[in-house]
Amino acid sequence: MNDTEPSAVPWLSADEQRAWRAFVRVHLKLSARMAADLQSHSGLSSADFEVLVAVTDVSEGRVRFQDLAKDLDWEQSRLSHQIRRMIKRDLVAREECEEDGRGAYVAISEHGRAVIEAAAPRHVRVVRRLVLDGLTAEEFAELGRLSAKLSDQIDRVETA
Amino acid sequence: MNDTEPSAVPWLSADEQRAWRAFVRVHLKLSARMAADLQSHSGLSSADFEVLVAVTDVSEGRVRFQDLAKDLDWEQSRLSHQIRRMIKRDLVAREECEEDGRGAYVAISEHGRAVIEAAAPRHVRVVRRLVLDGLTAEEFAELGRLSAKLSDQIDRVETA
DNA sequence: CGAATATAGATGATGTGACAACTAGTTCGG
DNA sequence: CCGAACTAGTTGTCACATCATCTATATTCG
Repeated sequence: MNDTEPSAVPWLSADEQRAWRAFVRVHLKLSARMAADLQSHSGLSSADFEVLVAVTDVSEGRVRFQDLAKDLDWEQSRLSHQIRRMIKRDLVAREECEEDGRGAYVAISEHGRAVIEAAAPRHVRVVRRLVLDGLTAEEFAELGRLSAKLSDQIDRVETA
Repeated sequence: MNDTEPSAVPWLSADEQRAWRAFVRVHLKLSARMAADLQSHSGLSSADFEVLVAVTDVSEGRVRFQDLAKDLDWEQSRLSHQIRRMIKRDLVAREECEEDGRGAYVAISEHGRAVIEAAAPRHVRVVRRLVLDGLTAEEFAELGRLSAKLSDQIDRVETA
């Protein structure tokens, strides 16, 4: 496994590989756990939850598709499919846009607001138990800092 | 962000929230980027890639479904569907199991081996450019350490 | 042995996500 | 104002994930 040839691309060292795998794994585990908890206790998928949070985040209680897609960093078509499904469950409603005939708003429904308000406290509790309680405040801050740095790096680098 | 209704939902402190969001976001970005790169340059999905890596990782070039599912931490049915699709594309083959009439092996195909060997170097390059190059060695090691610690925490905590 | 039970894996239904093609409304250059 | 280019959002298709259910073989135990 000691491939010290001067090839164009050095493989990862054992330590690097361990770190990389741990990094990948923790996200998979975490998102699986949180999604399962959310689903079983609130009947919401992670996607549902994200949408509801984003829509309730604005005071008007409704957002243009465009803006919502940008907030969530989702493709428009994904959002469109997602909203269609959420409308069927009366979590949000679609409202026509007066200023632009092409446009539309996604608006929180009464039921949707009730659901997200019921779900949020538990969600926070789960985040605390799974993540914050496992690290010191300094470690968690450092994790955030490294994540942000990495995020910038990813935005900066072209891979095409 | 506008906070017209602050009290209904106990959220995280502003710093905690920033860290948490950065942590979640970086995973989403990273997996999206890597999946897109893999797909466009090798014609493989992340799932395909994982399977091929796992199968070529063993010297025999074939693994029992059970063991593979365990390695990948996948549900059996997910693996079954995935392998069916991969067989259709001649990336792997199914081999009967002599010792256990119920069992089966997933075996790497010639074509599958060629594909994964062609894909791997670029994959490593992308990991380096997106992740390793953005952090110092110490930072990366710390990220790995924190990830592992978090992973343990997640395994330890019940959320049911 | 032979019935109950456990195990390996497959399958069908359903919901989700990415991508490309599409429709309809808007803007802009002439 | 008219048509070309642009923009907002929708839709179809296929890959993927989960769940419940199903088949066939193995094992266990009376």
